[in-house]
Amino acid sequence: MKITEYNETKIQVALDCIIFGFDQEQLKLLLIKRDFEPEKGKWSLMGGFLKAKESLDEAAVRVLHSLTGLSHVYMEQLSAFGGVNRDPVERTVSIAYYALINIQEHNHELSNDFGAKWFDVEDLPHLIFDHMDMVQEAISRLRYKASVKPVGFELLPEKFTMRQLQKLYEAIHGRKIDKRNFVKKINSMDLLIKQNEKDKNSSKKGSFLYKFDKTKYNRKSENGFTFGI
Amino acid sequence: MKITEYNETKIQVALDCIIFGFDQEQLKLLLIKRDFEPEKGKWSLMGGFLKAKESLDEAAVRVLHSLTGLSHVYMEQLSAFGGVNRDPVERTVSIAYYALINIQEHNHELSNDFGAKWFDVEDLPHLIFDHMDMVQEAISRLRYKASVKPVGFELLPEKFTMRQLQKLYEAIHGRKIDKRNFVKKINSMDLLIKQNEKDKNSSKKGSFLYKFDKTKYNRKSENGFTFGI
DNA sequence: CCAAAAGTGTTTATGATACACCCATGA
DNA sequence: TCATGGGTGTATCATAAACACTTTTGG
Repeated sequence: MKITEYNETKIQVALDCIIFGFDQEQLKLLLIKRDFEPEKGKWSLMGGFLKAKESLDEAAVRVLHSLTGLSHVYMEQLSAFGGVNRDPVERTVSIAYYALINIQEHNHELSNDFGAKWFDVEDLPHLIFDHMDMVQEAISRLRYKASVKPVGFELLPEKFTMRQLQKLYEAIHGRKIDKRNFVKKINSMDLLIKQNEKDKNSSKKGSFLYKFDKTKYNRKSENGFTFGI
Repeated sequence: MKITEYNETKIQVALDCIIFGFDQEQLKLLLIKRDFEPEKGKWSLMGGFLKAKESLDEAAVRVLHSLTGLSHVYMEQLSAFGGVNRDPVERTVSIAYYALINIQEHNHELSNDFGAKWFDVEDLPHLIFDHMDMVQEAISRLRYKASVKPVGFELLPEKFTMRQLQKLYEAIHGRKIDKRNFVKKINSMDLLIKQNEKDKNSSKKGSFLYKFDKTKYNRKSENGFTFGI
């Protein structure tokens, strides 16, 4: 069979967002209690439908904003999910996106009008449709991405301690890391700016705060440097 | 804005296949001369539209088969492309897939009724729409995938020489590899079965043929082994 | 003064890279 | 016999991993 003309089958296209956060100990996902049928009252990813005049990326940003109030966050497409019966009501192809949120600095935007709640990724409730598959794929993508690009910083406050950074990577990869080796590795990349302040929340001694130097990272990237943790 | 009900905007969903082959020297892409408007007569990826009762994966297999005659080949989803004006005729979201073809063993299936032609990836013609973006993404995905999973073997005949395997990886990664180091690395994974035959096409001495041992790979994978080149 | 987390170097092991010669064969 | 590609090992270098003690300070 040859395709010789445009065909008339149109399908509903949805977007679903896997929203990651980090609470200084664990990787978290932001889920919402679905308030329409089917599966009303069940936990779900943030989702919505694609409109005729917006790109997928624009739609993902809109959906995220409309359901959480969040904007200006890191988002990236994961992939498309298109099983025939994934949505029992109507054939729907869903494009999954994942977002990385700095919980501390965005929590005020995140009004709880929406019934959204953070869950530990290790302890998720039952999710509707194929959302758990999306989550699995998102975690595996995040693991890869965070090890080759500095996206992890999106999950931290602007200023963070070495210990927070290490705990973040431990949470993402699901294993302990030796702190001396970790600090050595981070320092060898020379991408952090040490602040003259300490965070005293986690110890009496206090630990130095750092910022990620994005400008330096971009400059180094152009010269063949590749991030790696 | 809260989403409270299913919405009526439906959109045409397409599939496009980036088909990789390897001719013992270069990575190739199979392209087709588009025989319908718009852009009739221009080179294009293999594409088609999603039907109501097939999954994305099924549709990709069908599209590939209908345009090339190929079946039972390695295929994997890349991602969705959804710019508003990517198709000038009608709003279309396209899900890109890439396929890995063993040219030698599939060339007989690949009837040339379809006007398909192999192009060197380093020397592609102008492609319609955003197909070049899809190709770029596919190459970069293939580089990653081939370095962490044994998908490269999909591009080779069942029996192949070390030299062919090396040239394949050189083509995928776009750089020369030292043959002693390459052989050492391959042998250290212990995944190939040396045949008692030689391929005499490329030299008078002839070079030994090998098969990839998929069973052994699966067994080792279950025990924590990870492929890596 | 002591509990709790911060900070810091060295040694060892492993894997990556660089490098050159002999072999087999058909023409 | 010689031109062509096939096959092989060792030494060096770089990165990763293992590992333990001292410092600071608020309570």
